[in-house]
Amino acid sequence: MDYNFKEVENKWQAYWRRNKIYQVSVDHKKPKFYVLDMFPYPSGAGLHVGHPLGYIASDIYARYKRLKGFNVLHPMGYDAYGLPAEQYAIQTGTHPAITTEKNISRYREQLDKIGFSFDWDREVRTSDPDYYKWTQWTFIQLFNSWYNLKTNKASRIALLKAEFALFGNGHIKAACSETPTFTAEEWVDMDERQQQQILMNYRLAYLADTMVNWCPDLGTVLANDEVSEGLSVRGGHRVERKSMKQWLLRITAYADRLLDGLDTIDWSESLKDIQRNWIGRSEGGSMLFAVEGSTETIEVFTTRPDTIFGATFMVLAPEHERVKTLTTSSQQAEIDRYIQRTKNRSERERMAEVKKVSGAFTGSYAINPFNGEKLPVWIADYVLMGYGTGAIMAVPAHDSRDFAFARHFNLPIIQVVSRKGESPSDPAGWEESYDSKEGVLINAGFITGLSVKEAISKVIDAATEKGIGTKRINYRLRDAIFSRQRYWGEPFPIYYKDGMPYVLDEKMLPLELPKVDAYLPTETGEPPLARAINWNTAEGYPIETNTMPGFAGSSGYYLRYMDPKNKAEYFSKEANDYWQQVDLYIGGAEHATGHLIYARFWNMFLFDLGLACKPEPFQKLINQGMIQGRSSLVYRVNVEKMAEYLLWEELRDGKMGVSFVRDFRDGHRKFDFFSPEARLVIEVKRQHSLEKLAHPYEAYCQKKGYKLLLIPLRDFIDEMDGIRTRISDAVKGKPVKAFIEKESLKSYLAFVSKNYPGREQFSDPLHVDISLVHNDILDTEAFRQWQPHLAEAVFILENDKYVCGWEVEKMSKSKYNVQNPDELIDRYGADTLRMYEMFLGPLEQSKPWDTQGIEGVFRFIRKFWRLFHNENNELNISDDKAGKAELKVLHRTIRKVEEDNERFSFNTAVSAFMICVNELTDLKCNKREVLEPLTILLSPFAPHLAEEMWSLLGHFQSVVLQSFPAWDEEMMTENTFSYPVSFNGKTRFRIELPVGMDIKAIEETTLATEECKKWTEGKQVKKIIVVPQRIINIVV
RNA sequence: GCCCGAGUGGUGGAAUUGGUAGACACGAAGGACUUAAAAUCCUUUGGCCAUUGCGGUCGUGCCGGUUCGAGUCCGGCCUCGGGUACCA
Repeated sequence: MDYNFKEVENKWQAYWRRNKIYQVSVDHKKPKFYVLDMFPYPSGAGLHVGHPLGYIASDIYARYKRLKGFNVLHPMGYDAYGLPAEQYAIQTGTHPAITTEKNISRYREQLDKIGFSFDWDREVRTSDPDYYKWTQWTFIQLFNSWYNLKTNKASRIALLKAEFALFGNGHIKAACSETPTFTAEEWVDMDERQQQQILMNYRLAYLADTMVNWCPDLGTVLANDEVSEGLSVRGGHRVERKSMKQWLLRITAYADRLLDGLDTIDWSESLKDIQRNWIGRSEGGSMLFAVEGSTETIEVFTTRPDTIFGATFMVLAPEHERVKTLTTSSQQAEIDRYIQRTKNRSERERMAEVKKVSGAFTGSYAINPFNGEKLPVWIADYVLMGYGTGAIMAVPAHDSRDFAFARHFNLPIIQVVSRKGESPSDPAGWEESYDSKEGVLINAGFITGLSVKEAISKVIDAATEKGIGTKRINYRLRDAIFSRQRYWGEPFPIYYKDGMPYVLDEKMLPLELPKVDAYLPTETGEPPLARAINWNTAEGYPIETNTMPGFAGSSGYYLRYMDPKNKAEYFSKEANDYWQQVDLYIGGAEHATGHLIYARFWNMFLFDLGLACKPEPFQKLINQGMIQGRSSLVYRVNVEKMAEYLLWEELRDGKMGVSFVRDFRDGHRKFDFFSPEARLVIEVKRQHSLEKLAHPYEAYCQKKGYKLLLIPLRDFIDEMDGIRTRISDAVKGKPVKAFIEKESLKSYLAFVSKNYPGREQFSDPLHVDISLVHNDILDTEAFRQWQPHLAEAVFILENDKYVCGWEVEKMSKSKYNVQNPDELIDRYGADTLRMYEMFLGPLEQSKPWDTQGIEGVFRFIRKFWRLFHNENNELNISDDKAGKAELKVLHRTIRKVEEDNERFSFNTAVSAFMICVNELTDLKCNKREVLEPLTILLSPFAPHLAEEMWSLLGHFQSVVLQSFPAWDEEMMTENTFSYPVSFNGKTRFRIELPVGMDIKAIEETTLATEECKKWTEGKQVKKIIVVPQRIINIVV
């Protein structure tokens, strides 16, 4: 054994822990750098190789920054609340805290083995009262705040109350729910309860009746980002729309700032796009339509006011409150039927029927304010109550949904926009609506001839003047539902007095999660906390029984890491001023519309309060790609099919010298194969069937004068050559026994190697555990022992090997393709795992996990070790001065690795190390002058090996505490450059020229060479392009 | 449907600003060392043609363009992956 990674890795992990090497504290002498991984949820399954990918990258970067002289904050903790532990509690009665604790220790054990540089003294857990105290505290601040649109930031509710008492709410501009205007007198006259109800409309954390995503199977509501395609993201349970009283966070108040903030942060464009789409800002106008024969009006939101002359009908959402009053008696039955139908559909059904056009006519007509046209008012569920005003003016000519609706119900279509140079056409002949983003208005009254852009503002201006419309901005983003009907989450610091919610005094925090006798809802359908005994304040007021959602605790955890032990504050001003914000955040893109929006909102709110010093929490963010599984496949043989296939391959096209037919009928008998020339019958069956058939068949064939061969199926597996010999002998007329008594094969469970001819014809793929397969070769013995029914399996090999097929798919237990890092660490060590995960490819790209290449990294690690040792594995380091070639290798590597680290290109950095060690090995370099800086350089990637080598080099201080070596341009400069010479862009030969040579001289020297003459022969040189130290291109 | 991202050898990938396509690694084939195995080392390895050597030719999903020169830029298309979905 040359390099004993097990011993070395254990030794240094213990050393780091004992000496708290990774502990950091505020140090104003050094610049700070904050590297953070996304908060993991410790699931029962533990880590698979996909999880640590991001952790390894951030760890390398954190270690690199440390060597570069930064004071690096690199903490880790756990998002410990979560559904799986609670579901387990419901099933087994085990308290989720116990399950969570167990999972965390398993996680920690796995993390420790990989050699991360986390400062574990800063660990936080969302379920720890010392931590969730501050989650609850922040909720109180949200409750006590409102959003002032004049200052564009959050402000205290107390100030708002003072304003109300002095001036009423008329002049207040707030992000709030719909609230009637009142005067100061009216405010003062209101009783406590009425005042509280008004204030609720303003609070950033507020209680309201809302349509929620109710998941009956999980017994709780879910946020929009926890639902995908009408199913819960976790577990895939069905979700219904239901109206319930819920806590909400007024995140919509921050929509614009969340959008604008994206321009100030260094995230991938695709991630920013996802957030932009999710926030979904659209500018347009709102417009009031009068209703014929009524004083009522309908307000619509539109992004295209310019198309108002093309509006031919209106559509309201079925839940729209005006539907009742607008429906005429003759239409009542139809409207009722439609509303009933849409109500009973689940979210998923509704989505599945998107393509189906449906709706009902109310009987009323609205009036187009610009041309007085009557517009029939319909209801349809393609208009959503939750967006805009829940009503639209339908412009079928220029909107695909309106178009489909108009076609279905035979409503008129009028074109009002035409692209430049195109003449309008008859909409009756259209197959789809006309795209009108660019163009000129036609048939459009006072805006005819204007461009779309001009017309939009002209119509808004005209509507404003008439007092029937305004410019308006709408967002797709909804307020975040913050209640969960669950046990395992933060309790709300809320109690109820006269049915109105009040916050607990901050001194009462943390409000600890109570004990309950079961983790299920009560019989009356209340959340599990309703089971808690004495869940009241000291005064006897009942405490809120909902708990907070998963994103509550993870929205501000990165701030707590700055000052995790603080008893008096969320975090101290000093700590926040120093650490400021996360400089590098690494995690998966799946959090784009959840955690990453909520955390930004949370942080902006704390910024408004003056607590966080930066508005954005995560300055730079990298999404590591997903690691997909690489499944291995074996091919189970259908033996009958295989035998017929293989035999036919032998017999067809006269290969045996005579022709055969398949499925030959002779009277009422049928034989598998028959050769009329050789008068030979061949029958293929299982051994025991042949035993029964042997006598009657032999008798029959004797009578007919046929020769007979009965071939058992097992021969196709182990006696293929024997079959060939028997048939060819029979064809040649040699005497061959029709039937040979044999022991029957017990199992017909056969597996055929991937490249066996005809395999596709007679086998089916089957997943096999990847631990039984190495480099696509199946360990057949291990396979037999894998599952009891495989014990008798037989294999059809190629080149004495069983080659498996493979497929890239999601890593999952059922596909037997989950790679657990512990196994790899056991076999190759943590340093190899770390480097291999990086070597796999660019950090942000998704890639399949495949252990095939890991040997290469393992070899590199041992090769690095051998640089320091002689053939007898004795330490052998020279103090001689390094030669020019050696220094060149070193300095080139330093530069490359530094550049690659800076741009997070760790895969190419690993390559650079390999090239370096290959070259130094060739140079037989064992000079301290080279190996010392190289060891530091390598330490972020392979910290254990580096630490060991560093101590073998005679140092007593950890390599972690050293400085990153500097590279020297001069060490790398060459005097000559080998130019590729190309003709019309095709490289033909190379020429070695001095670096400083001027272009003229280069041209002349090149043209004078023999090789050049060969290529220019008979042609005229038109032009020569010389790019110094790059290429020479000759145009002929 | 819409919005992103990606297509390079048998495989993972490299080519950072338009300048030698295939670095590095795996796998495969052949060889050395060894009683043998492991480990290690050496040679070959994009396709086709030629092969005694020199070499020739095509080639970065497809079609076209810009350029002395395109994996890289532009236009059109195809395939795969991610996000989102009656958002007016």
